[in-house]
Amino acid sequence: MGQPLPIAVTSTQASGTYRPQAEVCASCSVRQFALFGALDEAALAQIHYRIADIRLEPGQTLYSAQDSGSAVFTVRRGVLRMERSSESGERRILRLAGRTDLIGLESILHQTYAADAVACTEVEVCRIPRVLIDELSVAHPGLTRDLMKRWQRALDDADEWLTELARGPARHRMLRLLLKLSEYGEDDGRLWLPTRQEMGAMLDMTFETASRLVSALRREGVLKSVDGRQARLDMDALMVALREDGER
Amino acid sequence: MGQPLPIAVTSTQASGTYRPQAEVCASCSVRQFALFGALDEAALAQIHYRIADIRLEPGQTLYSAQDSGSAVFTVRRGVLRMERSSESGERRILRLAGRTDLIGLESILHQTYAADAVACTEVEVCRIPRVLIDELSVAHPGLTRDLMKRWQRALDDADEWLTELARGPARHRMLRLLLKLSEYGEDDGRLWLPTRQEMGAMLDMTFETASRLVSALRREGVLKSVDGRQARLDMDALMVALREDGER
DNA sequence: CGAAAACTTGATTAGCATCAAACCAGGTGG
DNA sequence: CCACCTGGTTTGATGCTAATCAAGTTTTCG
Repeated sequence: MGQPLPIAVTSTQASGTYRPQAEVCASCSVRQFALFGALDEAALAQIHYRIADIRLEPGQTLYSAQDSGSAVFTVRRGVLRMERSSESGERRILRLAGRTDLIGLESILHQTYAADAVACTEVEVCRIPRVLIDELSVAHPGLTRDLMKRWQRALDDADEWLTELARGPARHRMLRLLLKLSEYGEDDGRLWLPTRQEMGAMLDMTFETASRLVSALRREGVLKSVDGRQARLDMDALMVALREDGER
Repeated sequence: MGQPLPIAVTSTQASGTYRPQAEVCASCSVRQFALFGALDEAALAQIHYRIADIRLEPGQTLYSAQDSGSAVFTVRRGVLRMERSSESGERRILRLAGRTDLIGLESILHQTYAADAVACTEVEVCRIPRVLIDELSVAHPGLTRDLMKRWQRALDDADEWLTELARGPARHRMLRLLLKLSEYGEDDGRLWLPTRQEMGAMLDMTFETASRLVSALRREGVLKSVDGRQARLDMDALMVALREDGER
């Protein structure tokens, strides 16, 4: 498993639809949340041709840790996992990135990427070159503050992941994960479920334990109509379950 | 345990020595690593009177999560723990801050602090008001980039903590913690050891388990001359031990 | 000196990893 | 079309690891 398609990124330009990028940007569904939300139409018109949209299939790698990247990415659709290998070689998923998230910030500082970014679902992202950020930040001083807020948001996510998903009994971690996944769900209540392997890498447990827990929660009615990768979540039941195990 | 002294921060101005702040700044031992390393003497002369130095005893709180702080802090001496309560009320230590670290960055964005900052040892920090940062960043454009690097460093720390200290068997986590603590050790090889409670909150284990592991490592010679809160670390033995348990 | 806090150690139990087997879906090629 | 394979999933049996409960010891501090 992992990266069956080594040059996923460049291959994607081919798989995208060929609408003019101007139109894509103007109608972008995440623009008001995205980095350039603050820019006006005129400014946007100047830059859209330098922004590429990229499409990834599940399992494809957007970038790898240690790559000397020269772009940040706005996620327009789907979920990516940010993962990293420990010094002893075990993979660990650090956090997830979804719609409106901006990833690869470290490239702005001319640093190599700190983690792998791998698509968990079908994904669409916008590639924003570093040099474009550099140029824009001269004319639009508010941009640097926006960027700082992005960094802080990433840090908050990391802290939350550590406090909620990396401690306590396995069942409790799984319940917290489901709560987190509900943030990335479709509007119609359908929920993306990671593979059991991915769950294990997120929660530091074996995939067997993850599988057992998912099965148990399905029996309890917290998860409904599970078809492997997708499910429906009973929020009330979830909250009850979370309250019931009052911690170790 | 926790915060026996609720107004630790304000009480500290009294306990500081009363050297003129100009002198304190000019001779500051961490200046070349700190936020204002880039500023010249002249610029420094303009601002030092607005920087307070604060001294904390072990257990004192510098700031608490949700406080609407208006300052960042440079750590000049000692170690602080950044900690946070999970939604179910359990405390978890997210990371440590030591010499040259800059903490409380979120206050620059007019956000409340994201975690408690509590002194683990005797601590000396410089309090840098937010408004000072605002003013300086106009005259010194390089400052904002410095700040971004600080954010990225914090994020890297968080990711490393998650990959190295929050997964695998208890013994392995303890070994990794000792390795991390060696970064905060004195130059003479003496090492600060957290309380067993703190170790537990860092590594997500009970203090009994932490105690057993410390005892075992002392018997194995990885830790020497342990007197509760301080010890000496045999680096070679540590590296051997780390290599030996090749992960679960 | 006495009380409280931190630490250590032991006995028992619960929770999760490990090993192993079977099951299912989707794709491939005969 | 079906036999086959492969990768993900489920479930069971067993053993180890770390939590829990319980003393007992050392250190700290008033």
